[in-house]
Amino acid sequence: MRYHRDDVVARALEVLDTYGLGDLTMRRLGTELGVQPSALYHHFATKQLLLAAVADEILARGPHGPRPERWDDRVAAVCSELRDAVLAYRDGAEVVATSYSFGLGAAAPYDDLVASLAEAGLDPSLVPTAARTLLHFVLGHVTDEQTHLQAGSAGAIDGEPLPESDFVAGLGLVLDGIRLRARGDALDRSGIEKQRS
Amino acid sequence: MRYHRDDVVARALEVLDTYGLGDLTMRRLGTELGVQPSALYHHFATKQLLLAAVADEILARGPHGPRPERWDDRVAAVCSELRDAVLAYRDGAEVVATSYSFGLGAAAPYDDLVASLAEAGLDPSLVPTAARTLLHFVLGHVTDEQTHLQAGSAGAIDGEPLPESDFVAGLGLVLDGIRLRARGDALDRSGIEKQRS
DNA sequence: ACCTGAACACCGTTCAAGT
DNA sequence: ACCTGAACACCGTTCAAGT
Repeated sequence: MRYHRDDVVARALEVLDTYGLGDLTMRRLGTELGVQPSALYHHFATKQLLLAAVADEILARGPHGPRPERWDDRVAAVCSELRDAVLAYRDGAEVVATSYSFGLGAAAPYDDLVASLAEAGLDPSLVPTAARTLLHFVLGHVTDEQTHLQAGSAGAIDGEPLPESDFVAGLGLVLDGIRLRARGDALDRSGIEKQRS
Repeated sequence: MRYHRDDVVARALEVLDTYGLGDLTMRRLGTELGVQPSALYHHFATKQLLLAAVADEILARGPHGPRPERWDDRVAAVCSELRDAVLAYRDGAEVVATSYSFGLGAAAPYDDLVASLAEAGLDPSLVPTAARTLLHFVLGHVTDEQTHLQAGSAGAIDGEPLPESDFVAGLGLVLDGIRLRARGDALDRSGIEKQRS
C-alpha cells in the first residue's frame, strides 16, 4: 500500500487518540501503516514536523462557529473553540502547545486573536502581547485539564476533573484586563482607575 | 566515588545548563558522574522524579527578595522571581513547566500566589483559578522567551529576543483582571463596570 | 514518488550480584 | 547504602537500493 502525507497524519491522529503521545513513535506509526519506519521520512523530514502537522489537523478538525461581531465576544469564541479542538483528542493540548512553542504550528488561533484584538482600540504594541497572553492561558489551562483528568503516571495528583466554569472564569480575568485597556484605562496598584489623558 | 541525592541533582543541573534538556539523559548523567546509569535508580525511582527534583532546585536557587506588603505587589514579585529563577538555567522554563503539569514539583510558587490572593478580597472560589492563570501566563511566557532565544532546531522561527517590558505588560493585563474582582467589580461585555450589589 | 532493509547511535529501566 | 554488569525492549534518523 502506498500513502500520501494526509494518510500518515490521519493515522497518526488515530494512534495519538487511542494510545497517547508516548506511544506515538515513528516505529509504531510505521507498524500501524504496515510500512517501515524509514518510509515515513519520505513524507516528513523529522518527527517534530509530523507532530506539527498533527497539531494543525487537530485545529482544523475543531469547531468553527460563526464569528461574533463584537471583538471581545470574538476573542472569547476563538479561545473556546481552541479549547474544544484540543480536548477532542487525547494529549491534544500537549501536541498543540509543543508545536506552538517551537513556532511550527498553531499559527491560526494566534492570527485570529491578533485580528480581533486589532479592532479593540488597544495600543497597537499591546496586541501581540495580549494575543500571546490569551494563548498561554488557554494552552496551559487545557494541558492541566487533560493531565489531571487521566491521572495514571507515577506520583500524579488525582485532582477533581476541573469544572467547565473554571475555564470561563480564568478567561474572564484575562479578558477584563484587556477590556480595561481597550477603554484606554488601566488600574494603578491600588485598583483605582487612571483615565487616559 | 559515592554520591548522595543532592550531588546527583547538582550535577544534573550542570548538565542541563551546559548541554540542554535534550542531552540530560540518565546515561549521560551517569557518565558525567563516573557511574553506571543504573546507579541513579538508587536515588530516583524514575527520570521524571529526578527532573522534578531539578525543577525544585532551580526554584530554590532563584531570587528570594523581601515580600511587599500589598497583595498585588506581592503577586507581581512572586511572578517576577519565578521568571528570574527559570531564566537562570538553560531550558529551565520547560523543566519547571513539565514538572508542574505533572503535579510533581513547583508547588511553592502556587502556594505563594494562593496565600497572596487570599488577602485580595476575592471570592474565595476564584483564588485557585487566579493563581493557576498567573502560573500559566508566567510559564508560557518564559518558555516562549527561552525557545525563541535559542532558535536552532529545524524550522524554528528566529524572532527577536522579546523585550523585558513584554513580560511586565502581559502580567499587568492579568493582574488588572484580578484587581477588578478584588474591588468586587467585573466588566460586562461592553467594558462597563457592574458594581457589586 | 514511495518504499525496503539494514545499520548507527542512542534511550529508560530492571535485576541479580557485589562492597 | 550505594554501585556494577548485563540485559530487555525500545527510540529517531540515515542511506543505498529497489519499483
